[in-house]
Amino acid sequence: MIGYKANDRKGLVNMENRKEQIVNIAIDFIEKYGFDSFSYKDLSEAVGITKATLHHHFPKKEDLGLAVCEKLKVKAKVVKSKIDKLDTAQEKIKYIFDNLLNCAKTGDICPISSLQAEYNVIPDSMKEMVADLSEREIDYLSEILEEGLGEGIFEFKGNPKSMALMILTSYKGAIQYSRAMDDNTMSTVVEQIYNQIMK
Amino acid sequence: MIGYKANDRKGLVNMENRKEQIVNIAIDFIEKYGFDSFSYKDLSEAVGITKATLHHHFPKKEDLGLAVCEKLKVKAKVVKSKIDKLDTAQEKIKYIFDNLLNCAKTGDICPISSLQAEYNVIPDSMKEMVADLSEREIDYLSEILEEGLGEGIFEFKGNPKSMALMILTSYKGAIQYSRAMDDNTMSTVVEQIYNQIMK
DNA sequence: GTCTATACAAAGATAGAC
DNA sequence: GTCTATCTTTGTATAGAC
Repeated sequence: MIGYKANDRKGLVNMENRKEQIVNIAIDFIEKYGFDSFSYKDLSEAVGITKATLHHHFPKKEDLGLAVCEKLKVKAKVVKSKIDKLDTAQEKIKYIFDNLLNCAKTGDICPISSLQAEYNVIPDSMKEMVADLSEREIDYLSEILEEGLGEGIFEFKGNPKSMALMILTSYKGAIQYSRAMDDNTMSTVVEQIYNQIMK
Repeated sequence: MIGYKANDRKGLVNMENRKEQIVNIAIDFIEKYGFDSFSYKDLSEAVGITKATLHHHFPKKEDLGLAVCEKLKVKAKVVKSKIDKLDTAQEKIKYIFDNLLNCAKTGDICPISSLQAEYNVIPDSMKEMVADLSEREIDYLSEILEEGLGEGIFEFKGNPKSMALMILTSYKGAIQYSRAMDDNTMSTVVEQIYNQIMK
């Protein structure tokens, strides 16, 4: 049983519609507790509607899970398009790292990491989407690293794909570690990663 | 609901006693599904006893969880004492990395990572132990890195503690990623980490 | 779209017999 | 130490009214 009210959530100023609101709060729950560890009862209380109404919008929890994955995909695209507008790999990587550190402030873990951790207990339909999301993250970071090598601002051992993989796994792992460790764990790791790639 | 039989488990040749057997299979479940996602029913079927008997040994699931953490602590000490017997940091790091790659073959995630991911839903008593286990891992790897710097076989940017943090977070994150990605994800990351520290 | 009421299965836990 | 039986609470889900 989890206590959590809709009003706790920041950034829900422009409440689009109920379905979106439900998905957003579900993502919060996944980041905090994991997909398997929150119930429709928890969610209904957080949204401020009944369980029955939740089931009206998302008949099965799997339906909700899929909507969450779709939303994560959209969110990733939004971030990507913002970064694409930046001119240099230098600016791009700065944007990404600032963003990473910012995400970690809440003590919540990345929703994709959370779903990876529960990979063996989520429905197959969700597994596919989690796999897709995971792959896209790596590929995109890899591109930026390659760009930065071309610009001559990065320098590191190994190829961009391997480095992208190491960076993301480290970052995601760090968020989890920092839950059980002191607050500066995240910044230490992000700085250390930064050290590894900068000329 | 999870289907899993006791005989599936390798390495349970010397079944010490029932309590130990239960804890061992519980660790398997945590690695595969997470603490919250397996039930006493699942566990009882895997062990081959009834739920009531499980409750006899571990009245509450929290009791079982604590026993699991204790066991993980013992296991960590056993590995540590093996590594301590090795002469050089070179041998030690090789042992660790071989071990890391080996662990990852099963597709199960590190039990500590699993418990970190569920940090907000496990009992407080378990949180303390998970925090302790997390810290010890980092400190120990940090010592070895420092030793290797002294021997002149390692070379990297940043201090040993930061590097230890980056390595472990990356490794743990990689195990989770590799669930959703192809099989060579793990070896790519481990090799990349290795590249970062070797002279 | 939202509610009340209800069904049904699963999960955690206990009592008491052997 | 193990069992059967039972209890309670929770989780998922549906039916039907407004």
